[in-house]
Amino acid sequence: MRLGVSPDTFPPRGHEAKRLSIVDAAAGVFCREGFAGANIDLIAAEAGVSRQTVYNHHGDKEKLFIAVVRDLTERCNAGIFATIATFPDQPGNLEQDLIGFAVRLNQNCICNRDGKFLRKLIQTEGERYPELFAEWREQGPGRTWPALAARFARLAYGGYLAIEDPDVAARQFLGLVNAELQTTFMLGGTPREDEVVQSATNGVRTFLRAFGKRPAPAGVKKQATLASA
Amino acid sequence: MRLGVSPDTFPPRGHEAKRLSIVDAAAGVFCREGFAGANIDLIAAEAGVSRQTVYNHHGDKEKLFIAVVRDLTERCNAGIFATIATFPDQPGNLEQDLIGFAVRLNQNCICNRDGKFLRKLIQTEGERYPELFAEWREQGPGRTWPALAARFARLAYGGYLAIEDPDVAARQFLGLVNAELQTTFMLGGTPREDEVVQSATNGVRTFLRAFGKRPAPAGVKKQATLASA
DNA sequence: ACAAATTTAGACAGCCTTGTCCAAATCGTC
DNA sequence: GACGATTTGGACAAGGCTGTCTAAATTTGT
Repeated sequence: MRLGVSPDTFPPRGHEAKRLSIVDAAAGVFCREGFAGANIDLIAAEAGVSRQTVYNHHGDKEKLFIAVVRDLTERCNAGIFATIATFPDQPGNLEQDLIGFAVRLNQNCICNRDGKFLRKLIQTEGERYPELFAEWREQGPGRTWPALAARFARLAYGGYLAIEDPDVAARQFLGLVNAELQTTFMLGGTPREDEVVQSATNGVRTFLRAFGKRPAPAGVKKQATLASA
Repeated sequence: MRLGVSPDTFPPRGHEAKRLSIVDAAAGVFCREGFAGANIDLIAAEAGVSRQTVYNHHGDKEKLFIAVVRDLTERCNAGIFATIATFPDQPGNLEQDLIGFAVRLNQNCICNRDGKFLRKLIQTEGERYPELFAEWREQGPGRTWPALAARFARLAYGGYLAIEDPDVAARQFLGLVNAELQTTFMLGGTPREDEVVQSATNGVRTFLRAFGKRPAPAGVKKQATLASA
């Protein structure tokens, strides 16, 4: 094991800074080692903090774990909603716009540090903390998926897509644009950017083969940009 | 011969039977508790065997873990290949046949005990044993995905599908038919049969909207059933 | 039924981990 | 510079786990 704490050696200044540093370090260690294998001494070392400080801030290991999951869920959700806000409601080039959106979603929410950690914690410890992860499920997929579905519904209403069930379309969209990244995700790896772009491109093309309409939507006049929210 | 293995309380008879029983019990415990949290005493108890016998058979915890992964990989692969052998090469009703195939694949290989366990072990411990899981990757996805792609290529060659890249199509097929099961898989759950059927049905419909051709393939005469393997 | 191989239960050492306690050092703020 | 709050590091008890060892019991093959 590397006890030579290279990256986080500078003692964080301030009370709140220490708290954050602890939660951050704990996220990494819990992910690498699992809850049972995680070592409070190691977390303290990686946080640049003494063990006692960890206990001062979080009480015990389980409370620390819960704080980590809450934190990650919150940050990931924020990222996902921010990215959904960039969904192409009035696309210029629908294919390019959807590909760009899919790539942003992957890079900013799924492949980044928080996304990777949260995913792994859910996979590894989800069964042990039913209520905690039920909460994640409600706050996470339970809110983001409908939000995404609403965007697809809007595209359909605007005549850009021919979909019957926006919820199904949203889930299939995600399934398609991630189709080529599954093995990498499984093993906890981070796909290279070109792999993300490749998978998104292939996924969006197939999505549009299934649900796309001709470029000029029939019977629906392009309205002036009134509502944008 | 009472093989009454209901909860796992009856001591298994015979040398090989014990070995299998140990690996089986270990799979369950490793999955529930993770490698670090897994307890040899508990594994022995669930296998209906004394702790010393576990050590006699497998040496130490890490060797036992490796044996578990090897075992699961082997059994899962066998199941996947057996299921791929039921792929509809000469479909009567393409949609129904593909849905049936997707459901079989899910029920026999992904949602069953072995599949669930192997998936979880890869997710949780994959990073800790790079060579072991590299082996899985070669033996698993590295062999099954091309096999599935070959079946899609055959359907395309037979005029049933319009796909350019069979490998991409195979991955997207899997992504689509599992699109609605992702959250359940994440949390380690087992989807109900009707959920599997639902997801497969929606997935196959979208797949065929993207890649399907008219029911009567043009320019390709239906040949007598010669090769079926 | 007998001999060899295997299994069992229990004890045991060695190690690691969590969580607590405390006195000294440090920090932040006035 | 001084004071209160926070942090530090080290010691510590209690408990858990792995892996080994033993002698007795059991199973297996013949």
